[in-house]
Amino acid sequence: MATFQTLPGFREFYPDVLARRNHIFRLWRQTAHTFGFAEYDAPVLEPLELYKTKSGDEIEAQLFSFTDKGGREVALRPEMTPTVCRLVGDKAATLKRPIKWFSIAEFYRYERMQKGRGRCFFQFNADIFGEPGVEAETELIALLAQCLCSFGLTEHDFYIRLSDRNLWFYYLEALGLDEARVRGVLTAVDRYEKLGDDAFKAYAEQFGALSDELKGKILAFLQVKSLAALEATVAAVGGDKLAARLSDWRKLLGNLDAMGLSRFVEVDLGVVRGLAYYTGFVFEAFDRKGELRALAGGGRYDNLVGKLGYAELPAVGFAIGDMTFALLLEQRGLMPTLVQAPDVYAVIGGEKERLAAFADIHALRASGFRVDYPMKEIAFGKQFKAAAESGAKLALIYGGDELAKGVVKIRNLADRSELEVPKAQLHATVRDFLSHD
RNA sequence: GCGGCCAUAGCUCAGCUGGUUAGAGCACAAGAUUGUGGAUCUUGGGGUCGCGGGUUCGAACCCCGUUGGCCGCCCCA
Repeated sequence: MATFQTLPGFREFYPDVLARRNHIFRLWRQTAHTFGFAEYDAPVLEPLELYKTKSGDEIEAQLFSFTDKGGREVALRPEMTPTVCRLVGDKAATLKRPIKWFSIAEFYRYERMQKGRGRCFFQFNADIFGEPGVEAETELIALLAQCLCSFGLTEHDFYIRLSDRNLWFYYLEALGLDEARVRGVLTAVDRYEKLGDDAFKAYAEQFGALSDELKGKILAFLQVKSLAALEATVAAVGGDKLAARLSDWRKLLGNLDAMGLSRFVEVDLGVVRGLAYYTGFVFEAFDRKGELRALAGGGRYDNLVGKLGYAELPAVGFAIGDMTFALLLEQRGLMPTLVQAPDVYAVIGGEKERLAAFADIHALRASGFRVDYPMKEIAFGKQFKAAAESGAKLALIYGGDELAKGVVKIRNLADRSELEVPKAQLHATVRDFLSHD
């Protein structure tokens, strides 16, 4: 057999697998609509420069990029954020605020395969543009939680870690660090969970070792796990900026509490989300057991629209990836078994009966019922077996006897009861049965 | 980019220290069965043993390479 392999990291969706994907997308989409978000889509292929401008030249190593026949440097999209910034930036002057948008789209990254990570994947992306206050974060964190809860996940299955890059900035500034050193420390903070003390090695090489006192203050901040602890730590340092920022925290946590979402949200300054375009609150969702990679991540990026050449526009957004999410649902037994079953299955005697059946089959389909029948002439016994296996609720029997009498025999496949109805009443009878079921 | 493990039918696997024509279960299809069910029985289609090379009288098995997969590191927008 000649074989063409699927490219590494790419996925093929056979019907049963696609059914699961569709189920996830359907609930995400439905949830976003209940929050008043509007759906958009955009090109899969973009100018390479779009991603270099946002993330730097090194990003190219992780992209599916090439030169097209017109000599353009292009890349398959690895994320939605720059694209949606362009969409919004182009029309910012005419869009009603706040701009609440979402998309469900496929992305491509040239990376090594791992559990929960492939070279192609889908993300649900939601963003709010034009709202500088914590109302935007409130709305997005609530949407994120609901996107997971819609599937039956609870606070025992996942949680959202909330942090703040501004707060880190103000805190480290107050401790006397300049901007370059602050970035160095944030990189270390990001890695601290994995590497422990080694996370500070890179910083020490660049700027010299931190004093014990300074490091102690950084570690204390990193380990803050509640608003109370945060207030206490900040009070020890003082400063107007920090105090003002704390009131944002109180407001955001108060909003989330009022929505009943406190049980999902944990203050955790250990999250700073690696690369640099985030400018304020950042958050990540994880499974409670800690067995999987992040389910979702997001934060505020007030400078990005401006950086891409448009008028400055505040923004907050997050994304949920489909792979880790599907793993979690399967682990928790929350992935339903989805079968595409017909409503009715026709059992057909011979050629004459088949022609009689076709009229009914097509009419029922035209009214929206799902109808299937065997394409070949096969024994009745086999047809009943096929009818049962198809998952249909009803079998319609077209045999010589029924044809002669001008009736159709309807068999309830669940309780095996049968009744004969005149052909004229078939549609109404099927409709009644299926609507009561 | 780096490391560990793995690769036999559509799926799960067996295949003895290297020895005739590579097996089983499940799944699929046909028949028993020209009017009533997920059963049973019979039969069948399916494999260049991931690919290439080497060792050997002889390789699914041993050696080298390669491709792909799983897991981890780096990265994670």
